[in-house]
Amino acid sequence: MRRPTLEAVAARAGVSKSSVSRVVNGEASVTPEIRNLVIRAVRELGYVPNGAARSLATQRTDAVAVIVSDPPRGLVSDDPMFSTVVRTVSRTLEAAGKQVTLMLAGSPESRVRAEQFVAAGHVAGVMLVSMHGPDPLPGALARMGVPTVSFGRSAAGVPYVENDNVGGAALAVRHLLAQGRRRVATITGPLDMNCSQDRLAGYRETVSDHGRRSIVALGDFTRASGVEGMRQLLEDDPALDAVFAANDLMAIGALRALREAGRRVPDDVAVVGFDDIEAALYTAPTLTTVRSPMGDQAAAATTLLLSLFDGASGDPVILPNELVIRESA
Amino acid sequence: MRRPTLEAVAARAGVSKSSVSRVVNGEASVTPEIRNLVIRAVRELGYVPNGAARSLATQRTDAVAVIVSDPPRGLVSDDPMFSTVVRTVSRTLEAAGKQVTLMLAGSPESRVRAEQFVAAGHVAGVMLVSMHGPDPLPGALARMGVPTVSFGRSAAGVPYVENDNVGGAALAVRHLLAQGRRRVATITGPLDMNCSQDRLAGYRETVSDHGRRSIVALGDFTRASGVEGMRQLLEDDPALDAVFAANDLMAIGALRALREAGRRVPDDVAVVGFDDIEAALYTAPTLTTVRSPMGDQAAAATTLLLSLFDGASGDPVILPNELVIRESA
DNA sequence: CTGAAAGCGCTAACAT
DNA sequence: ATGTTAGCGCTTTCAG
Repeated sequence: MRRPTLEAVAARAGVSKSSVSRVVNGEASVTPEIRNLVIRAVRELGYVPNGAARSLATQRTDAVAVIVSDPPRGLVSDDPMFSTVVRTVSRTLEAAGKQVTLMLAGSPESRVRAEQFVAAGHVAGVMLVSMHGPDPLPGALARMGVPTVSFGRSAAGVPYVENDNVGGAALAVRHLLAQGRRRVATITGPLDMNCSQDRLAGYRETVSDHGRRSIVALGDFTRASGVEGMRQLLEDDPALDAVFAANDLMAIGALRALREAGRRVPDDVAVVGFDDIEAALYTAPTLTTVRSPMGDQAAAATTLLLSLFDGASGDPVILPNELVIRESA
Repeated sequence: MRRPTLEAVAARAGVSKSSVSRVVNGEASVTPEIRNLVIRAVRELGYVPNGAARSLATQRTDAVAVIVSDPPRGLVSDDPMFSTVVRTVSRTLEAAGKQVTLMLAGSPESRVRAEQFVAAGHVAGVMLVSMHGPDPLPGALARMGVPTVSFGRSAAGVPYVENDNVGGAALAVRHLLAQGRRRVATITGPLDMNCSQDRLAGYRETVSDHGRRSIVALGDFTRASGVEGMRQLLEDDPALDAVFAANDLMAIGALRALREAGRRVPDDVAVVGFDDIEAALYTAPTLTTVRSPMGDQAAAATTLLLSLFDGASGDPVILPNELVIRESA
């Protein structure tokens, strides 16, 4: 009841194990005659090489870990980021012949687990989708010497891919200011993430350059926190006339809070988001937002990781953003 | 520069490999003395067992494949289903000490790849997130005898978990009818999915039971198809006063189309969705929907898979739905 | 170009 | 309770 081994194929084909191995691994130096014999035996037996044995013998593996080390925000966390990133990374990695091992490393225990797993030599590299500042994982991975790329800048010296968060925020705020808005507030992401800090920095710089003051509410990138943040802001400064949400999900929450507060958008209060997720196209009114193509970032990150396998240096990649104006709708 | 082996640990501790193996695997029959010796050596050397060698020796593996065999709908597919399901399944599986290997099997080639991978004995079981009818994967997996659970009913005799799609649709339609709506239309999911067919069946039965006729537009579960479908329906029957979208994403699209067509919701046209995704809470007006908790389904599916490992029979699980009314907002 | 043989690191009988 | 030994299935020198 066990699956056929290379040895069985060899016996069947009447050749040596080595020859079978050579054929299976596509080595050139094999007579067409033997090759055919082997191919037939493989087919007849339905032979599939045993990966464990192979990677034990070669000391190599074609597996790559995708470690998502953010704690799930809420139980039914349906963050489009996760979907887009994991999907794109997987697809790209698979196209390069790699197996994807997905690990959720939200809790300390699972982080240890992930670390052990990588330490065990199970994977050839790691794609880290972790953007919390105090995460110990990037450092640990760097120390182990495993090729690693971080999706979003992280503390340790791990190669990363991100978008121009500071510039993107500036884009958003300048747009608001150019419309004649005078009191531009912001709802931030969780401040232990670099991208949140950068977006906040871009906001602050820009408003202050224009002689305006910052009006800030803390959020955590969820829709619910967008609602909360917006309510807070309206309370703090009822006269505000614009808000820059550090991501679209919070912008969607802000829209709801504004609706509930009876403010018209964009007449009374203009709203700009960040990310350009698909959902931003379906709000009423549709959202002006900063496009930071997550799919492109994910693809770039994967490419970077693959280049690391070939001994590349792993220079960070920073993708530009653009403003997508949709207020007309 | 290579990682320490069990043999190195044995040497360091001055005991045999077997003893080290026993300690590492937590077997009871080891003197505390030896155990301590080993534990110290393990720590000093930073030993982590080599998984390939282990699974080669034991003929077992702790990996489980999560195969998502639906083609990504569109490039920036941000389906909340994917996120919720993959996340929940991973978390549950990891909690049970399993490694998750994620495979996207949208194309025929990748499907072959996935099949080979499973055939190679890399995984102890498969969680299939594939709900397209003509998918050959469930059958292939069943034939290979690998413990498999399907998220959503599938063709072959694979154990599955799903929700009561027919009943859920009936719930939605009865709600609409009870409100006095007379022309209740529907936008379906892709009809090569069982759940789409079931929801359509539930819709048809219910409207016909009430002496009304069906008004159907085909969709594919995307927001864009919701917009399209709604436009189509308005064209086909301008007098319709209600629509049941087979999922929330399409309901969101329908809302937009209605807005663009100048119809008021729910005054002119009532809309009911399906799934109760988080986004449904943020539309204007908020959506009445059929709650089919995907997280629960995913958890149940994983539990089912784990029970299969213990020799359980794998009876299908069908979760009930409930109507969530939110029209007041 | 092909085959024989020696491992890769670990587990599991089997002795002791 | 501990150690010895024989593989698990594959790759990879090394002879031939």
